[in-house]
Amino acid sequence: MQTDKVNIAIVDDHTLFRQGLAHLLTESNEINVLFDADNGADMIKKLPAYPLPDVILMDITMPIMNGYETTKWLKANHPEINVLALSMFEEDKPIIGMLKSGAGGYMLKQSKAADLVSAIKGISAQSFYINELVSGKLLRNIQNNQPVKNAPIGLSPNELKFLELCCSDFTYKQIADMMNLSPHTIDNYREALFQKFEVKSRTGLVISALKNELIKI
Amino acid sequence: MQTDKVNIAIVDDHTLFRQGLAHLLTESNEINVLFDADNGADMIKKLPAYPLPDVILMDITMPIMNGYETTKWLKANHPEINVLALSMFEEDKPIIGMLKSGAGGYMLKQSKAADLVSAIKGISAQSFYINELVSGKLLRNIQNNQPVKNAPIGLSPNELKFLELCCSDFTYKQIADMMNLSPHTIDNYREALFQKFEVKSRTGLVISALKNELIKI
DNA sequence: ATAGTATAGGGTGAAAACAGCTTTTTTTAA
DNA sequence: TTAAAAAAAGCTGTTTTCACCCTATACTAT
Repeated sequence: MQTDKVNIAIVDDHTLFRQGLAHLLTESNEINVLFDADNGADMIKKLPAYPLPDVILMDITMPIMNGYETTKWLKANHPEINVLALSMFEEDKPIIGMLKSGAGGYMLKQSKAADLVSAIKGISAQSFYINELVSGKLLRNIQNNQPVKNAPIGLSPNELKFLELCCSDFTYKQIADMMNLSPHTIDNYREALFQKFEVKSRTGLVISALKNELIKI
Repeated sequence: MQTDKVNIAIVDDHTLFRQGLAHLLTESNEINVLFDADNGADMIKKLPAYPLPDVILMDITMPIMNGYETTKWLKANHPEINVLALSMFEEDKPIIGMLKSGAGGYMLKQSKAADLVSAIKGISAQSFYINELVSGKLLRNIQNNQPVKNAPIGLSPNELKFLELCCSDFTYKQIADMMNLSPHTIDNYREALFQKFEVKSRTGLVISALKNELIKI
């Protein structure tokens, strides 16, 4: 039955790839390719002429209007359409970029047809499809806000560590526990840093440290 | 062979659960439980007395030093140890929170033993283990984090001004004078902002405001 | 009219941060 | 090997911050 099939569109500037893929997917009998487009602008033009697709396969590098822009436009104007990024690149940046733009999944062009079909069906049902390629990068992205240890200016390693831990919700008592030191020793560090930075409060200390680029957040 | 086993530690404040789990995992013949601890501070105390674990199973809610703090401490002091969060909660907040703190995976306490074993082995080999529970939340987090940064928490003009003045050495009393308001009113702003930013101290507030690019220094 | 909401102000007690100074331990170098 | 220096820990206060209770306007929207 027609309505059981997943309706999709393909946006990619490589005509041969696009049309070959359309045939391949149509043969699976589970996918119905409504239309294809050369780039984002072309897609926007063609969209009103067809039923709304369930899923759009989206290339990244395209002339005129690329995959990031097109995905953002879709999320703004047709948030119910699921975007599956389809690209040659395995690097972090395009993957994270497309997901941030609103894509619900990311597949490599070198994938097997069967895998692509199951990704399309998955994203159509759950509005996202996470594979091994994507999951690790997602996790690393979310964790990427750790301070970098570069220690100039007259700060001892412990003072610097203390300074980093200061940029948080932790109390001095907690910081003392974390550094395996007595709160009194922590107090010595605090006094020393207050003098060195000429401040009178922990907040002032944090601001100064950030201005001096001693720590990053 | 002993060296083929994955060495782990268990940090959880429920003694019976902890010890039951230790037995269960030991029986699998693939896991070696080095030690267990009642909370983060206890773990930090016990850590030097044993070989470094490959994986630490980490509860979230614990007295004295909770799972978030403990995981952050581990990432700061022993980044080579993989943390697998083990919790009863299925909500977004603890999951994202533990992953942000540095956990490489998240399992529910109601999981099957075999699944936990494979998660431990997986995280030990790849330093992360993403299951269905986590993947969707990760993606939603990365996509929802953009609007959070661009159109953030609704702040009144006064709250924003207060926030700016907070990023300094001034006391709240001084800030109250500067804004020609009673210290009690300033206190209301502080409480409101602490809630909105989910922090417990002025320092945490400043850091959050900077991360959200609400203020510049 | 009135319930809701945002804003301003008030008070108290506890916890944390801050200040200044002393003592012990560890490290380093004369 | 011993004296000086640095790091760590201790002690005793004061001030600031934090948490939680409350009242009173004033401006909305139903």
